[in-house]
Amino acid sequence: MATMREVAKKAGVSVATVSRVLNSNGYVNDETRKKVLETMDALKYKPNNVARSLFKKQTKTIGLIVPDITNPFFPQLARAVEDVTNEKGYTIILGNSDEKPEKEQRYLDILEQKYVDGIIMATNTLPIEHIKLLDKPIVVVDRAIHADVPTIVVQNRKGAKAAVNHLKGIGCQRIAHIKGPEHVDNANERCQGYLDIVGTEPWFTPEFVVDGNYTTKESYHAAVKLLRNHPEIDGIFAGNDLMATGVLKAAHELGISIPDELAVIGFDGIDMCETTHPELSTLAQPIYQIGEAAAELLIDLIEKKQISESFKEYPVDLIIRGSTKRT
Amino acid sequence: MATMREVAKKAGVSVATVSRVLNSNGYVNDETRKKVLETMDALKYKPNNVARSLFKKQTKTIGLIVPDITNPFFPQLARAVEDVTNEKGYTIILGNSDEKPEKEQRYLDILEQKYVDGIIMATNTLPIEHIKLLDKPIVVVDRAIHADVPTIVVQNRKGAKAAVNHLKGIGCQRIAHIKGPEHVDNANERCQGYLDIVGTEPWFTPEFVVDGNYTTKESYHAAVKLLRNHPEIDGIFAGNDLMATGVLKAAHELGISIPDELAVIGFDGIDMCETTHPELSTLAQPIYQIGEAAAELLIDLIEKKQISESFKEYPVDLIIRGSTKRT
DNA sequence: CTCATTTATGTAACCGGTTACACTCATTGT
DNA sequence: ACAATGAGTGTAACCGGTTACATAAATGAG
Repeated sequence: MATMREVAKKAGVSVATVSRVLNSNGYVNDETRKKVLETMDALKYKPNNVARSLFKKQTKTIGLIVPDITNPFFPQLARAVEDVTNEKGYTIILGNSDEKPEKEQRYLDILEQKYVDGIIMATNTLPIEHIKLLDKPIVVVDRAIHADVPTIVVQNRKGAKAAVNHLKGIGCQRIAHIKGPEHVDNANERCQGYLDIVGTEPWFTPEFVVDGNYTTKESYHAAVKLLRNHPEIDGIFAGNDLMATGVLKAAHELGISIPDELAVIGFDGIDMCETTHPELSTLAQPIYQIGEAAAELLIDLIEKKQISESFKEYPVDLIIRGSTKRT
Repeated sequence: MATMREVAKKAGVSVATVSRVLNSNGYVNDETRKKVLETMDALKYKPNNVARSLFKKQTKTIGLIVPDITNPFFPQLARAVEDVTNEKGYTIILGNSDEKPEKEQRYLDILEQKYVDGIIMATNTLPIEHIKLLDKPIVVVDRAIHADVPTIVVQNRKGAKAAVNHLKGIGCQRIAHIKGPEHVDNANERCQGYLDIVGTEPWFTPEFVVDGNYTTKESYHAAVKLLRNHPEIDGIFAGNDLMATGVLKAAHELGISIPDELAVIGFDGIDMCETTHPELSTLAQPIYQIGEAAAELLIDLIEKKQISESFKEYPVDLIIRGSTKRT
């Protein structure tokens, strides 16, 4: 690969001039500019971004850490982030944390050493101090962790309440909840919303709240057990859509008809909701918008623009489909 | 952020010694090492990877270009790539090409300038010359483009034949095909496999091959039209699973029962197959394995190890589920 | 006791850009 | 006619690491 000095030499100018042509700043005679550009072309010169980054202390790269890109919520988010940042000349480094603090910390360290300009985290198992320690702009998505850290989330509790109220509205008498992981705070918020509505009902028992770990498989097993032990359950609010599909599977296997014997509603609004049968009702998050907002906020932080608000909470949207549509 | 020179100064040694401690090479006295390490700790020193990359001409970063991470095939692939490369200390830069040559080229340029150590491309709309122009290791996945470029693919044609034969085997008399995009060669291969089996049947007509662009939505519309015009169709082989779910949707809407009136089989083996109703039969690719193989091959190329084979073709696995299980 | 190694450390060049500063002309205003 | 300003270009330091080479003390073999 040709370097700037080679171009300079061949064009008979100094490196400063080549740099000026490259960045179109400073004075350069039109003749000279033309000659330099031609030489660059002839040598197939491409600037070395590593060298540039070293001096400028900015890499035009941002880090995106998600729990697991395989979870259908995150590709959409990642896509939004990429679309927005790419437009402004940034590329993204992707990392999966598997919700493990060590992996998260490891990525944070790596990203810091790679001099990324900013970080978007859609996962957080780390104490705030660790986050604050790094002096790079950071935006947290999907899970609020601390007032000091810019955050984009949705109204989990409110959404959960809407979900459960919807189930009640269509006549469910015994509503259970499949809960996400204990250490994920949006899972707790959604559970709280559920409890807000039914926690004081005379029929309520803690047994109606079971763990599904945000995965289809664990939810499926949990749902099978739950529905066997409590055939009276006629409505289930799953903490996310993935778990809701697990419930659908369980019901199907147990010969429980949906939505008549059992109504099911999820949370997130991933595409998959429309491929199940019946289609899955859900509280849809504006996933793409969240990604966009996070990316825009991060870029503003990087470019030190005035930030209007560093905490944004989006509403979620109740979408009624076959799994809760009773005739 | 502290630099090496600061550490050196405070520890009363030269930068060379600090570097030697950092990389554990060369001779360093135990006392000195200890003092340097303590100083690093005290200053919270972290090496600047950009500076290191500039000198070493390697960034421990690889580029991964996919058509669209939102397509469920690719997160699994990306995950495999990340798992393998991460283990060896690499991080990945993710890019979506949307199958557009300009975007692909743009990413290739960016990655070159960012000095990535290698590239995995799961998309290709570019002429081989452009690929060959860049003197970085590259591995192409999912689509073969040229014998000279290391490639990991699956037996598309053979798999397609197996799919269609399976449909015939369960008694389908009129089998149609929803095809992927014209410019994607694995789509053409799968179509070819379909034609191999039924192209010469007396009932065959080119109208039985319709375009679904590898998306659920377009496949859905195409399938509705196809099934309306040709109610005699009793089997559909979709070029990928996403399109197969579109067919399921269409059949559902038209009141066609699956699998009895219409058997449907897809290709890829994405997770979603198990959440549809009935569950989707498919030709499963070993997606994760493919990602692993690509990543391992790329790393071998980067590290200039002896490559045993630079072209690998994996078999696909016929998985029979409800959508083709007739009683 | 001498010479060859091994151990230990420092100096300075280098990677490939960017930019502060200096310098030379050519214009322009007074 | 001369100072001030602007256009055009070059030199060299700098970003923060790595490493070739030089130097010197300690160790060991003969």
